[in-house]
Amino acid sequence: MAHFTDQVLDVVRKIPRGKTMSYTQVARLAGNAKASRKVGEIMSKNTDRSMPCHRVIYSNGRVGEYNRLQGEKADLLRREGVIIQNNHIIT
DNA sequence: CGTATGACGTGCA
DNA sequence: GTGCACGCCATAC
Repeated sequence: MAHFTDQVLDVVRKIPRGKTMSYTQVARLAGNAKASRKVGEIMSKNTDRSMPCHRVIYSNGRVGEYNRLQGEKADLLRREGVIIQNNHIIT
């Protein structure tokens, strides 16, 4: 497995419940701050349930996309204690 | 090795 | 705040 991809998966897996990280943050911890786009692609192809990909959001505060569960993303985050309004994270 | 691609990011109108 | 164009980078072919 590619080093970068492996790192990204590992980082996302470690995101604590009730917390969120931007694609950029994840990419940076994975070793490439500019590979935010790659993070998204990896998430889209990921199918692991232990992968809280719904905790990964845009750097601008928007929740972003979520193929498998679509609108569920914001709902899941809200369930974990994250305040969301109109698809927007309130920190 | 060159081209195409995508759950992003930033800048500008 | 919204919409559009261009840039970035690892992967797939």
